[in-house]
Amino acid sequence: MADVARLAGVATSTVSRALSGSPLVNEETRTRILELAASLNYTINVSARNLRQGSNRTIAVVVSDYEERRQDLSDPFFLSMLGKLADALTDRGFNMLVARVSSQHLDTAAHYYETGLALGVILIGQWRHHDQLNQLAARRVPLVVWGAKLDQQLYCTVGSDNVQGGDQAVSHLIKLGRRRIVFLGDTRYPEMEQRFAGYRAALARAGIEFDPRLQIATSFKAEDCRRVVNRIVDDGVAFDAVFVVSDLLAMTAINTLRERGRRIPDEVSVVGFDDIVLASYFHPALTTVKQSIEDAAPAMVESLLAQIDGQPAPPRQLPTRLVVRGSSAPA
Amino acid sequence: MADVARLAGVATSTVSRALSGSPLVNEETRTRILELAASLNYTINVSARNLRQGSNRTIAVVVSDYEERRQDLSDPFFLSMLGKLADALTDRGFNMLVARVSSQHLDTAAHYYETGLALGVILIGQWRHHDQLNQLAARRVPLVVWGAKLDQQLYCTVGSDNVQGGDQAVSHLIKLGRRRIVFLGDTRYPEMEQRFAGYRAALARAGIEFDPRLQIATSFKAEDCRRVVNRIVDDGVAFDAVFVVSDLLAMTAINTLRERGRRIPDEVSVVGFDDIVLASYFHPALTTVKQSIEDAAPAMVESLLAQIDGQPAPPRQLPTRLVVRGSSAPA
DNA sequence: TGCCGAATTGAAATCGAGTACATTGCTCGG
DNA sequence: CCGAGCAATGTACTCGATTTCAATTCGGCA
Repeated sequence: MADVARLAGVATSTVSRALSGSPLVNEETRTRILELAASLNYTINVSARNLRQGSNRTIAVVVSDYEERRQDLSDPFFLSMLGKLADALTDRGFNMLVARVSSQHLDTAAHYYETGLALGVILIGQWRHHDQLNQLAARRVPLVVWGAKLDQQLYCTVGSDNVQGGDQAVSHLIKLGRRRIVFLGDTRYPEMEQRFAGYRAALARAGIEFDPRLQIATSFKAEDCRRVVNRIVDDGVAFDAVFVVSDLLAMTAINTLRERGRRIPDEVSVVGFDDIVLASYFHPALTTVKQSIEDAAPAMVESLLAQIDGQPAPPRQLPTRLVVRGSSAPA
Repeated sequence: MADVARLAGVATSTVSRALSGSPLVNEETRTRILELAASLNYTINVSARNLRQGSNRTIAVVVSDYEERRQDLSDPFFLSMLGKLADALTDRGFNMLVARVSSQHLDTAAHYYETGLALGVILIGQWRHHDQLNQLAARRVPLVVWGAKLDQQLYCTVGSDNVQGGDQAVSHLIKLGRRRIVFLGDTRYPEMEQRFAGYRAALARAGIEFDPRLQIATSFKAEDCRRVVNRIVDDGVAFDAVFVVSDLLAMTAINTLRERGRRIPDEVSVVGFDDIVLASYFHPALTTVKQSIEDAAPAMVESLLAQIDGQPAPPRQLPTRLVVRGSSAPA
């Protein structure tokens, strides 16, 4: 900047003003400075500006592992979310910093804010970290979490209306004439628990009694899912539909059931959750409850920016939508 | 930092040294300062440190759109790459900045380096931007591009050995007794062209004459793929196998062929490229050429860090591996 | 006793921009 | 003709850390 100033025959303050579009500089000198800066290939130093202004234009997006061990960042739904967040942040002129944090040390996410690296944090992966997240919020870190709205929650969440989603899925299956509907998923996670609540609500409305043998727990690992699906088949429990809490698990469930000779969707109809890109590519194409990440990403960004501006940011629940494809059909 | 210094009864220079682990400070005062800093919840300001040190710990990962129009960041292969890069960079203590750039203005990627925001740039999406990428490299931006090694290339690429990959896929099909093998993909892109070269090489080695009617161009859009596959069926061109340049397109091709009554893999065997996560979930599970992003991400990071250190970074080609699954079988 | 060097610590300059305040030169009204 | 007022620019301080160089203390040894 000093070079530009010298060559333009002005002080650095004038260059600074010219580049930042201040109305204080003469139009003539401004254009002269801008041209000179362009020809010198000059760009301002972001660290210096951030230091002086005490703020910046970057948002940290943090993905948290869901169990003790370190996982790869490979979940298609989360990765799509990352993509949409990149778009939403870029549109608003923000940079996106991406990091993974281990579940034990969620508080390292605060780091990105407290060191001034980022203005705020968007956290993907609520899992069972409710208490840790509350602590983060208590440290006054601008924070938005993708996940379920819970009681006694100090942090802002944006998430799908999971109860509604579960209800939509199961109501759809009931309308198709299904009565023995398996719930497949781990209700220890708040989002899954809410989807289960929707499942129960839909059953209740239809006057179908809940059979606990149809509630099957599984982790997010394909092999676990395979195992429990095989077991329920082995046990001879009768069922004519499955509602699975994620598309990836739904695909594993379908593949496993098919190996055991069950025809999809005739004998067993399956509904997933998420609507990842590949749900429509699958054969049979997956009926699923769509979580609209197109809407979610901008919503999360808005809520975070509001917090950064000192405004309140209440939790938000976005509507889900049932997408009917080939994996569900009348009995 | 001034506060910590005052409360500890030392100068800021001592605090700075203590926090950065300099051997110049007394062990006693160091622990006192560290404890004080921890109790005050003090963290250093990254902008200030970056400014003073003239460097930082962040790398920009830039995804470029492949045509004129703005696309979503939704390609599963690229998204997985993003995830692996996040892991690789985090492991080395770097922050990852993610951005999308339009294909017309690839040079905005240089921005991240020139403003001091990042130490270097990893670019995903070589497409047909060869010239623009050369210009970027000419601006002395530390740069690694995921893609094909080309002639007259000033920038460093890391990519799969696409010729080998194409050869593996087609040799596999030939070994299964297939003779009329369709090549499905757009050879205007360097990577695809190299895969096509592998296809030709495998045919030649087996003494099978190349039939131009079996080379089918398609964009990356599912509807285009559907259209050309339908056309080749309509045209009555005989074929007993398809080699597709990406898994996503391969899935669309399989679905389309199935709709037209062709049985997979008996009548038509299909081999894809990439080995995205969902290839193994698909039905029939997709035989494909695996691009090892587990190896690729660290390789790209290494090459970039080498450049930043002023060392040469030659292009690298990583081996591919054929993964045989259900979509290919003997004739 | 006095000097040297090692171990610590402090003072002050520095990184590159932004900005409050001072300064300059002009215009214009009285 | 003079001073108020405005436009444009320059001077110098600031952001928060790092780092160079100087200063202090202390033990050891001649």
